[in-house]
Amino acid sequence: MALTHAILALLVNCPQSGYDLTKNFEESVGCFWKATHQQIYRELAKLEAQGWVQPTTVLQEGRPDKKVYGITELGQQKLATWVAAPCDTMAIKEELLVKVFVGALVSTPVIQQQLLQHRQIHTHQLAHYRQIEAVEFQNFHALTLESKLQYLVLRRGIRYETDWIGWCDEALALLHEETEGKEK
Amino acid sequence: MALTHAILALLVNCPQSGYDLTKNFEESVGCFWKATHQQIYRELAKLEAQGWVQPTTVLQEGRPDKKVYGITELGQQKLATWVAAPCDTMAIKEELLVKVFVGALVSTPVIQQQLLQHRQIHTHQLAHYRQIEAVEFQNFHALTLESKLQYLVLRRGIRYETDWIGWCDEALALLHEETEGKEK
DNA sequence: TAGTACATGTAACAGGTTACATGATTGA
DNA sequence: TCAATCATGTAACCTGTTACATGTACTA
Repeated sequence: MALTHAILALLVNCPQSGYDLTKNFEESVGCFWKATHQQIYRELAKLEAQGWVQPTTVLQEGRPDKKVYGITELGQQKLATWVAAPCDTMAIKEELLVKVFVGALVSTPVIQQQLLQHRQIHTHQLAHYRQIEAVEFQNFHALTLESKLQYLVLRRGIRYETDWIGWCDEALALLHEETEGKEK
Repeated sequence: MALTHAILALLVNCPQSGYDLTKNFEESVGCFWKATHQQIYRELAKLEAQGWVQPTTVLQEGRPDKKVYGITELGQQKLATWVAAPCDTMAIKEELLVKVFVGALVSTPVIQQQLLQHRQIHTHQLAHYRQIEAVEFQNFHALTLESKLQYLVLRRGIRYETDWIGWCDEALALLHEETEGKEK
C-alpha cells in the first residue's frame, strides 16, 4: 500500500503527530497525496505494530498531548527498498471529464458553468502552490538536494494546475465558438 | 458513487456489454476513468436492479453470448441530474512523486531511472491518444457537438501526458546538473 | 457563548483489488 | 497444444469515506 510509504516519507522529512500529518496532507503535500485523519491514525497504529515508526508522547501546555512519530531504522530501510521498486502511474478518475464526455445530454451553459468552477478551483490551488514556492524555495541554488527534490514535486503541482487552467480555457473557447455559431 | 455515472456515460454513447465496458475503460476512456471487470459487473447488476440500465442478451456465433446493456429513460434522467451537480477535483495519489520527495534517501541514479521509466510510460500513452485523435477526430469542424466534447476529453489526456513528459525532462535536467556539479 | 483549532480515536459502510472459477474459439 | 481473446461471474480482502465520540483552550 502506498499510503504507508507516503506517511513514512513525511516522517523522514520531519517527525510529527497524526494531526500534523493530516494537516500536511491537506496543505503542503496535497500535490502528491491525500489522506483523512482516520486513515492516518489507522495506518500509524499498523506501522507502530510493525516497528517501522516509533511514537514519543510530547506533553504540551494548554493543548492536548501529542504522540509524535519518528521513522525507525527498519522503516527507513523498507522505505528505501520501496523507492527503488518500479511503480505504476496513478489511475485517473476525474468526474468533470465524465461530465464533459456526456455534455450533449444537458444544455451547454451547464457544462460551461462546470468548466468555470473547475478553472477557479485550479486557479486557487495554483496560487497556493505559488505561495509555498515563494516562501520555501526562493534562492533555488542555495538549497540542499533534499529541498531541490521537494521543489521538483511542487513544480509538478504547479505544472498540473497550470495545465488544467489551460485546458479549461481551451474547452470554454470551443464551447463559446459553438454557441456563437448557432446564434448567427 | 462516480463509477456508476462513468458507466452510464459510456452506455449513453453506445449500448454495450460488461466486457466491452472493461475494454473501453482500459483503452479509449482511460484518460478519465479506470475500472476492473469485477467492479463493472458488480455495478451493472446494481444498475439493472435500480432500473437505470436494461440488458438484452445477444446471441453470437462462435463466441459466448453477450449481455448488452442500454441506458433507460430513468438512467438518463439520473445521469443528467448528476452532470449538473457540482463536483470536486480528483485527489492526486502519485507514487512517483512520493519517491522523488524522499529521493535523498537513495542514490540519485535510482531516482533518475524512475523518472526515465515514467517518461516512457507517458510517451507511450501520449502516442496512443495521438492515434485515437488521428483516427476518430480528424476533420474537427465536421464533428457533431457530441464528438467535439469527446475530443475535448481526449485533449485533456493529450495535455496531461505531454505535461508529464515536460516535467520528467525538467526533473532529469536538474538531477543531471546536480551530479555534473559534484563531479567537477 | 459559539465557533475554531488542537488532538486522538471507534464503528460501519462503500469502493476497489486480487485471486479463483468456468468455458468456448481462434491463431501460432 | 499452448496462449490469447471473448465473456461473465463469486469470494475474500484491503482501502477509503462518513458518521460518531470526546475533551481542552483560545478567540470573536
